[in-house]
Parts: sequence; structure tokens; C-alpha cells
Amino acid sequence: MSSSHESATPDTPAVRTRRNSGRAVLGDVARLAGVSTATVSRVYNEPDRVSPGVRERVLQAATTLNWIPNAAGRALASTRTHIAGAIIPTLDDQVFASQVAGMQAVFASRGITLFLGCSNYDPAQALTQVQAMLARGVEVIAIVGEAHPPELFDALRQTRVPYVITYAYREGSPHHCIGFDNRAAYVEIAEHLIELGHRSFAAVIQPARDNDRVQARVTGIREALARHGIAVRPSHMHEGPATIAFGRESLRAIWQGSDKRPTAIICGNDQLAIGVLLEAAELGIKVPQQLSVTGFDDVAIAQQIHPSLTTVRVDTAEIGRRAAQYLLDVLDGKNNTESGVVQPVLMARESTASVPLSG
Amino acid sequence: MSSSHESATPDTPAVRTRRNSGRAVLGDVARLAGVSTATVSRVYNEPDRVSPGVRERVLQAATTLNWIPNAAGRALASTRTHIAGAIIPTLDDQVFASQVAGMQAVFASRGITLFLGCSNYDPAQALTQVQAMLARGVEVIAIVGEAHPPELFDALRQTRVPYVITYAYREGSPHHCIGFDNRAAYVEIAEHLIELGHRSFAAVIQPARDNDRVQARVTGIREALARHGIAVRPSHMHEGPATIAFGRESLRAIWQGSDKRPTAIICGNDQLAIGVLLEAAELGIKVPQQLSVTGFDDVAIAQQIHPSLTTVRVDTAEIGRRAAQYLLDVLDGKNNTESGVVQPVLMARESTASVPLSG
DNA sequence: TTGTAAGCGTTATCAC
DNA sequence: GTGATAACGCTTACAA
Repeated sequence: MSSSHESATPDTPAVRTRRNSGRAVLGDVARLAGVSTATVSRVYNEPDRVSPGVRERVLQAATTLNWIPNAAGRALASTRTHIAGAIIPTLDDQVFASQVAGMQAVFASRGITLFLGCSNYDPAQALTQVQAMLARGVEVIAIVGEAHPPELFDALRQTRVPYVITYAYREGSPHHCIGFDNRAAYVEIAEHLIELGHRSFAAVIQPARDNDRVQARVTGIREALARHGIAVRPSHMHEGPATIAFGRESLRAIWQGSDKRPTAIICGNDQLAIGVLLEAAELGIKVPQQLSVTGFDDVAIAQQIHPSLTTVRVDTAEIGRRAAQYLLDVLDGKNNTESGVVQPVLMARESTASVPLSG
Repeated sequence: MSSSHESATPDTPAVRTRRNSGRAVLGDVARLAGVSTATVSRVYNEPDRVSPGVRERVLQAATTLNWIPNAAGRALASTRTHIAGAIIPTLDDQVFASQVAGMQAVFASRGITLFLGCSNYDPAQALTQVQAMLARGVEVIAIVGEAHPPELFDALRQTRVPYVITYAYREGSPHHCIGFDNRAAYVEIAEHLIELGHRSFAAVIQPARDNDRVQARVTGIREALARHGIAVRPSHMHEGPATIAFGRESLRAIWQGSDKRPTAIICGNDQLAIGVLLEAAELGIKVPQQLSVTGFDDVAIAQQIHPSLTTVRVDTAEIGRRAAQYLLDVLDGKNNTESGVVQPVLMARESTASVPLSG
């Protein structure tokens, strides 16, 4: 039936097979409202440029038909997708989850939806995710950390999609960053302990491979200690999964090892530190009298546990909000000159104290 | 040169202004490979139906031009977006974060990307998110819980977008659910305590408003206790934010109140229970000798804290995976008859024990 | 203020 | 196995 365009026989458009299973389209709304498709479009995109009466009629028709504008059609015609992308290592870490929540809130207020991708700390997956997002037409993209394959940044450059590095901030980075200086944060932790008189340290950290933030933290520890002629013994350097369990086993190994026991343990995050704290209780090690312990993140339990944990608070939701705002500004052609630094705050609590007199 | 069809003056297609800022399109690839656009399309969608030589040539051209297929164009032409939507209350809760991670993994393996929306436990926001997702053309959608505005389900029905309710499972629900029976889970907790001889209970739970899961939990507690002629005193029923701090203050209030002290406290989740545990330590209340405590979720610290926490483990990542699989099956027209139940497991640990002899 | 009509980048339907 | 070409649903000059 329905011959394509010049059929003499009147075709029946209302009954014509719809690929989209009967969903109303803009044209249907236009017909019902008795206006052109352009007018319907205007009602939604430049409502001021259409007279109130017509506007009302169109809105009415749209409601009647339950019309929902099709984003793909919109994107194609306007070359704007109103989609942003965010790539994080994992959702299983509170710091990234809340960063995403912060971004989402800001983007949502501007009608932009967020595509989320997890790299699982794997550079190859990060690259894949970025490519998928570019194919999806994300207008901007936020990526945690800057340790990524060059192809990833090549792709971003070629497509000219504005991006921002989150969570990490490094002077001299070629990228726009929003976050904090992980190295400096750990320098501060180490110095806090040195000021308390500590001279013998252990470190329990999460896997550093492919993770610029963790590498920076370790560097911070080493640098701060080196200034005082101190180094962490290899047997006192434990790298493993960022879990309570690994924190526990690390302390046990450190305490029962043959080397001189440290008076302070710097942990890569609060999970590890809490593990150390719990194991210390079990081994009868008094914190902070015999041993000082520090964490990072300031998770909820850090200030509730006994002894409360000295740690560093970072407002990761704020990182997310700022990152989103920066990207929105780029889209708007505004020149966002705001610094990308979200300052971490050392929360000195009960788990750190002056070094015990008897080394 | 190739005048399109009737233009006398030769146009210069290579230089024509591109709205998309110089990104290569399928047509460019076709031209460079010396084939038609249809063939390029086939290379990516039905590679078997194109000869190896041509295929190679097209792939080569695409690489040269750094061509990335445009998802909007694809969606428009194929009426498939390869996008799924997920709506969760918040990312700030591990159980939902890992559910999303599980879904994402399954969807990604099928080339489907996930749009994520957070309702912040607000029905109105949930509705907005659903509408936004439908506009984005999600092919399927997963929503936590079934306590949502009717308009939400109306929209789903009208657009015929397959959906699934996650985290909650209820016999007789009009929706397909993947999760567990929150009521039954709390009946089990209560019965565990009753078997241990407890007859005097307190409950510390998160806000129940607009939250069918929490309401079901409370119902479970009440039903199980009622079977034994027991009810929770109003002064022993504390509802508030799901935080360690609220857990602490609840125990303090319960313990210092004028009513007879309970021998067991059932908490709405592990955060609250850990708060109770920590406050008990501070108040010198012996757990479980004087007081039994239960949580829910089995967060990492639950089995590490002392005394270790009796709680319920739910594999939320599995809920996410199963939900995604179900939705994929619907898309494939398969009849997924798998039960939607992901069985919770009671983890009886040190924080619960027989009721103290002296009531 | 409103309408006409030409795209936007892809896929699908036919012919060949 | 390939190639024309008409959709897909919307926006946007340009015209009226």
C-alpha cells in the first residue's frame, strides 16, 4: 500500500506502521494542535517566541498524546546531546560514589544527564569507557586521576570534548584538575607524626599500580620522612587490598616481624587504618600510647571508633560539584578561573599522640 | 567532480561547514574506502555479509579518520538506543552502589550503557528521573523499591518500557521484582532473638516514609514479636537517620529512659547497629551478656568489630546482575522464569546470645 | 508570530 | 555482496 510520495490514492498516515511502537512524535502533537512542527519545537526550546494561546494548545496536545520528545532526534538536529560522562575507578568506594552524586546534582540542575563508567582501576577499561562515551556523544567528561593511556587523552583531544581530571591535583599537570595534592596531604600526615616525635614508621597502603593518587601518597610519605633522614623499612611497607582485613594482617606482620617496631603507622585509607586499630586492640597494643595510627578519607566510623582515628577529610562531593561546574562553564564559553584545589583537612584525633618515651 | 545530482556549479563537500566541528561521519569513511554508506554500516552491524577485502578497507578508513559512530544517528535509524536506566535512592549507601556496579557489568558485556539516576528517597524526584530517562530513550529500566507515584508506573506502561523493581521482593506484587522479602528477613532476625529467649525488644530504624523496604522491615519485627505476645514499647522504637551517631543516641535514650530496659535491639542496618555497639562499649553495657544487637547488610566492619555483629548479608551485586539479566532477556524476547528472590543470609555472630538470666 | 523545508548521521529496504 | 535512497524525530534557517 502507501506508495512513497506521489501516490494518488490517499494513504492512511494514522495507521501506518510505526517503528517506535505507537509512541507519539512531535508531528502528531503538531497535527493535533493544528500547528507546524517548528512551532511545537519552539514551544519547548524558545517558549517566549510563541504566542501564549498557541503555546497552551501545543502543551495541551502534548499532554493528551503523552508525548515525550525523542532525545536522539533532538541530538541529531541540534548537535547537542545534553549528556555528560564520568569515569571513576569503582562505585565500591564511598569517595567516588559521593563525587558522582555531587556531579549529578549540578548537572541535573542544568538538564544534563550523566553517563557513568567504572574502570575497575584498569587503564584499558578506562579507555574503552571513554570511547563508548564519545560514541554516545557526551559533551563533556570527568575522569578520576591522570594516570591513563595516552590514547585516552588523544581521543579526547581529537574529538575536542572538554574534560577534567578529578580527585587528583598536581601542579604542572597538562590537564585541568579538580581535587587535591595527594602528595602534599601525606606530607602533612607524616609531618604531624614527626612533630609528635615519631622517628620509626610503617606504612600500609592500597595497590599503587596504575593509581597516580596512591603513588603520590607514598611519595609524600617518603619525602617528608627523608627530610628528617628517616626511611620506611621494606618490612614495614605493606601494600595490598584496601580492606580492614589487610590492615589487620599488616599490623600483625609488622608487630611480629624481627625488625624494630615502629611507633607510628600511616595508612593509605581509613579501611586499612581501622583494620590496624582493631588488630591493635586484639594484640593488646595500646593506641596511641604504644602506637600512633593515621587513616585517610574520614569515613563515618573514624570519629566514632575508640580510639577515634586521626585522618584526613576530603569533601569529595564538593570535588564532584566543582568538576561539574567547571565543565558547564566550558560549555557556556565562560572562563572558569577558579582554582581546582579542594583542600583536605587533617582531623587530629585520639589515635595519634606523642611518641612513647621508651623507644 | 561528483556533482551531487543537478548542481551545475561543482560544490566542495570536503570544505563545507560541519556543525559537528570536524568529526568524521560515516559518509566520510564510505568515501575514503570507496564504498557506499550502507556497506560501512554493514561492516559494523553485520560483518559477515560483507566481503573480507571490503571489510578491511572500511575498517582501515575508519581508523584513519578516527571515526566514531554517532549514537544519536544510530538510535534514530534503528530505534534502538542501547541504553538502560537505573534509579536508586542514593549512591551514598553501599548496597545500592554495588547493585549498580553489578548491573553495569552485565549491561556492559552486551554493549549497553547505563544511565543512573538518584531519587534521594523522594518520590517526586524518582518520577522526574524516570521521565528524563524515557526521553533519553532507555530501552529498559530498573528501579529500587515499589513505593513510587502511580504516574511513574503509568509512564512506564504507556511507553511500554520493560522495567524491574529491585531490592524489594514481595509476593503478589504487580511488578516483576528482584530482591528479597524485607519483611521475612526481619521476621527471621526477630525469631532468632526470640529463640535465644529474648522477650523485651527495642528497634532502631531508618526513616520509613516513602520507603517500602523499611516499612516491611518494621512490619516483620512487629509480626514476629506479636506471635509471641510481645510488642515494642513506643519509647523503645527509634526512627531516625541511618547513621552511627543516631544509633549511639538511640541506645543512650533507651538505656536511660524510665522504661524497663530491653535485652535485645534490632537495628534497621549495620550503621545503626555499630552505633549501638560503640555506645554500649562507652556506657559499659556488655554485649551480648547484657544486650543483644542485630544489624542488616553485613558491611565490611561487621565481622571485624568486637564483638562481631550479628547481621544479614544480602548479595546486592547479585541483585544488580540478575536485574540486568532479566531485562536483557525481556529485550531478547526470552521468557525469564527465574525467581526474583536473592536470599538473605543471617550471619549469627557474637553480638547476639541467650537472654541474661536476671531479667 | 508562524510555516516550509532542508538537514543531522545512521540504518533499512530494496534493487542490482 | 553492494549501492541508492528513503526513513528515523527533531531543530533551524529562511520565508511569509
